[in-house]
Amino acid sequence: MNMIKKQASKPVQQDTKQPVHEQVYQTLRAMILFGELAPGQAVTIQGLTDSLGVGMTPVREAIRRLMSEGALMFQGNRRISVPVLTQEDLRQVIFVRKSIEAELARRAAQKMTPAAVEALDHLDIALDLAIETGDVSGYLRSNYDFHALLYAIADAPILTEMADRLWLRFGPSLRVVCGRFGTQNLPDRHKEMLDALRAGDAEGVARAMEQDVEQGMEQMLGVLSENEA
Amino acid sequence: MNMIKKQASKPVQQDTKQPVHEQVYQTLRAMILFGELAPGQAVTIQGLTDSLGVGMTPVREAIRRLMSEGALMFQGNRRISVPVLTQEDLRQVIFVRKSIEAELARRAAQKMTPAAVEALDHLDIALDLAIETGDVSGYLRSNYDFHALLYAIADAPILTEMADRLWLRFGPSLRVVCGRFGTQNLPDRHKEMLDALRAGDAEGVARAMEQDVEQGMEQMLGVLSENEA
DNA sequence: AGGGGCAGAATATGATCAAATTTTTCGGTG
DNA sequence: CACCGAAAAATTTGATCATATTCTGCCCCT
Repeated sequence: MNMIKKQASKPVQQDTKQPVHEQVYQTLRAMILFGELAPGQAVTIQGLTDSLGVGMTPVREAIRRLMSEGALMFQGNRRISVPVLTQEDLRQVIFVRKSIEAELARRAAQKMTPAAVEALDHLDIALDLAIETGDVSGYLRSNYDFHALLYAIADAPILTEMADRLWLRFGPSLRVVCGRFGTQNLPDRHKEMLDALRAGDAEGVARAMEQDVEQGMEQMLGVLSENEA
Repeated sequence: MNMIKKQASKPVQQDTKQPVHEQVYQTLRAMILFGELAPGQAVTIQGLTDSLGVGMTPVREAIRRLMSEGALMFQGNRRISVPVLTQEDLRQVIFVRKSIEAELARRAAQKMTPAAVEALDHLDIALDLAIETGDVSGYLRSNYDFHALLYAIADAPILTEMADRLWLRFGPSLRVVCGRFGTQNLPDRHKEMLDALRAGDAEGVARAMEQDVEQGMEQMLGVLSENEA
């Protein structure tokens, strides 16, 4: 029964113009995406109001939103927790992710600029560094940032939102996988993607992305199958 | 002090076990899906608390949830409204919908039972009736029900949730299209689907679904192009 | 072991404050 | 004298919180 315990040391009070419920949402989202909340971990509204030092209304709104996105799950009796991804769940995620991310990559390729390639390259370098130093948290962040930038370039809000939502679903489990096996064994196809981008080969980018997704996700599947067995 | 009675024009039914915010969500969802709210129409939190006769917290939660699903949109400074789908938006919806619904149909085909085919058949008959009688609302409902039952049979929660979300996006515009051109011109591929289901031809079902989606969506695209031009 | 009470957490409401939009008013100008 | 526009007041709406109420699970007592 491990609940979040953080003293009021984290007053969300960052920026004036952003609503509190938005700040709470962003905070929780990052915690889920980058592994501060493990699969199966329970959260309580009151716990969050206490630890974040805000009223319960904003917390409720943020939690509803995250539940709607599949990042949190309502476990029957008023209990809310981070969902535990089953193999079957992950297979569904893989299917959609391959389809959507490939399309996003394709669109991004068509709108690519030299500056954007440069920026992606920088993110990929940061990612490689995180892998080498075994910085799991940095790896998760950089990897997400790489994809997120590609989404932004693709300029397809609906596709991007759906892709982002999928990250929230497998994020916590990805963290677990990295924690168990380190970052070394998670190769990516970013280099191929960048090459294809520079060559203006949209289909090549899409293919590289599909392989990138497939590779990473299948690896997760493997780990999940161990745990479920 | 407060002797002004609330005048609930549409009181939410006290269906015992369901939380109020859930009831509000379902109510609004249906209103959006089946065309009681038009694209571009604005909603206010206070207006809803008054008309539904509930407090504002549940309304807020329901609205956040719907905004997160793309069914409502935050229009800059304090206005929340049903989004107006652009052609570009719809193209993105089409892409994902073809992919996801085809997969759902494929999975449903593999889990199909005679009873389920029967149920689908009934829904399709109701749909045909709605088309013949020009019952737009009934058409929208039956069409959705047909797909929703297929989702349920497919037993793939994550895919189903994504598909459902897409309905919320194009639902209001679909209503507008039907309102302008009647139900006659909206043919579907449900008969082909049912035939393929009876034949146990999963790929055939998937193909029929993809065509069904494509056909309906392209028709919407055509109407949107008129309106945007 | 089973039932009843107790603690706590979640739901829902109303109140309060702030921001924004709308309305009203007033002054200047054609 | 009518009209336009700007500024200020008023109303509306949204955000947040504190509080009451209900439901759940747990613990203790018989």
